[in-house]
Amino acid sequence: MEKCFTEPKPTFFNLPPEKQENILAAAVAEFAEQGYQRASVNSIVRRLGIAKGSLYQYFDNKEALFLHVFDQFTRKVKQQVKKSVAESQGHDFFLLTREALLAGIDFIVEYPEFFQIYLKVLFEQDVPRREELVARVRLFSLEYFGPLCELAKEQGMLRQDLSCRLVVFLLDATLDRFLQAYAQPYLDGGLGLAGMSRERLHAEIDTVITVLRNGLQP
Amino acid sequence: MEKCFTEPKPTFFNLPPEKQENILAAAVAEFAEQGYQRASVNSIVRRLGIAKGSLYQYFDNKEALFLHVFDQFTRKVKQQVKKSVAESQGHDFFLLTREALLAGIDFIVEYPEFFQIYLKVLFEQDVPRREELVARVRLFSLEYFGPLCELAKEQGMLRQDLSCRLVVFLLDATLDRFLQAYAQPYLDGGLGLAGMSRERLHAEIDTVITVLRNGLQP
DNA sequence: TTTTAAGGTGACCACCTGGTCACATTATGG
DNA sequence: CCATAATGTGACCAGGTGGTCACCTTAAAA
Repeated sequence: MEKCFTEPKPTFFNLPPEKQENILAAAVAEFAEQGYQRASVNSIVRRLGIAKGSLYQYFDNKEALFLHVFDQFTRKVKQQVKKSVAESQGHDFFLLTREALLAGIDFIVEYPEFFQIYLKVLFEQDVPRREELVARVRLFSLEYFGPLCELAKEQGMLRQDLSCRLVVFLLDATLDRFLQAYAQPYLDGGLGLAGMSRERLHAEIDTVITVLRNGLQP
Repeated sequence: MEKCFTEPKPTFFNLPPEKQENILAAAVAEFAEQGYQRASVNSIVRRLGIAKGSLYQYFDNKEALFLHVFDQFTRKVKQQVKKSVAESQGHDFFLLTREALLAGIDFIVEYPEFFQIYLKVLFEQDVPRREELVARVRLFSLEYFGPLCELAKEQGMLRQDLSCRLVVFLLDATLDRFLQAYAQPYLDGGLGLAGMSRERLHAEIDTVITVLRNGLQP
């Protein structure tokens, strides 16, 4: 049985919480700006003003530090999903989709660096356990929309000739791109989502949802 | 006026065409696998079995080599777009969209490494002139769909309350994600586009186009 | 106060990077 | 056959990387 290097060393948890948070913040900032490969341990300790040896007393290596950061990210996602689900009881399928999109926007606003890290992981390679990490996040989407979609189909809210897999794919594609465009302005093809007022943004979202509704309903 | 380092040195074009192609191929492979930053000049010359000094006689630096590679990519894209436009005279808006999607699939099949490079450029930073390069490619999409969309709207094929920018955004999002899922299987959420037979793939495409049609038509 | 353990440090290591340059090799043309 | 120019070469450079470890400081226990 090999050692796994996934978790911080015990010394990390002995640190006063404020210091733990500082370290996490510095690592998050570095990984968000540089991605995994280009992120530099030297740069992280420089940000923190601590010695490199110290950091290696908290984490076995760069990979363990990164995995810890990503763990915190998925924790936040889980939280947000739970909150969103709780708040939107009783909505129909497309209103739920709308809520999911809004929740995504909120997440980006609140944790822009985590979202940057996620985007980098999506398209970088040689990120340790990339597929597992990506899957871990996407699962939220699949697990959320999958059953909802089955239900919606039974209730006749979706065209019967559309497979649920395709519906989920289309929803996921649209929502994901919307969020990516929001976070990376050069992806939005002149739509200007990033600089938009909250009201205009909501209006655009409503239009998108309407298009989806018309496209997917019987 | 600074020097620009964009083009290969004249020595490169003095090389026998076969050698030029070898060099290009090695560079393409390396950039496709590693992205810009992680791509290693050492690795490229190792692939080629030539001395590093030689490569630096053909190109001023890594950046110039990369820009040359990307130039070749945009040339191919331009070609493909032209071909696709020529072949699909007389189709309506949504059939043209279908053609564009098929053309994209063909491109990925024919030049998978170029597409990988493009995806990497999209999400890597500190790629030299990234925004310019991305814009250069996306312009094809905007210039292609923009006017088409205006026309379709005048002809009453699109809901009047949808702005052309939003329509282009939605088309672009769906098509782009479809292509990304095709090239990067872990993005397709279990749809399994990558391993699909050409017929099943076309069937999925037709379904997607139908959804778009229902969503966007009056 | 002394002993012992934990936490903190930064010089150092091997390795890799993009880029250079004095030199060797080859081709050209007089 | 020689002179000249063009092409090819790889040891070398400065600078960066992730990671180590003998040493120092601090704090708690005895």
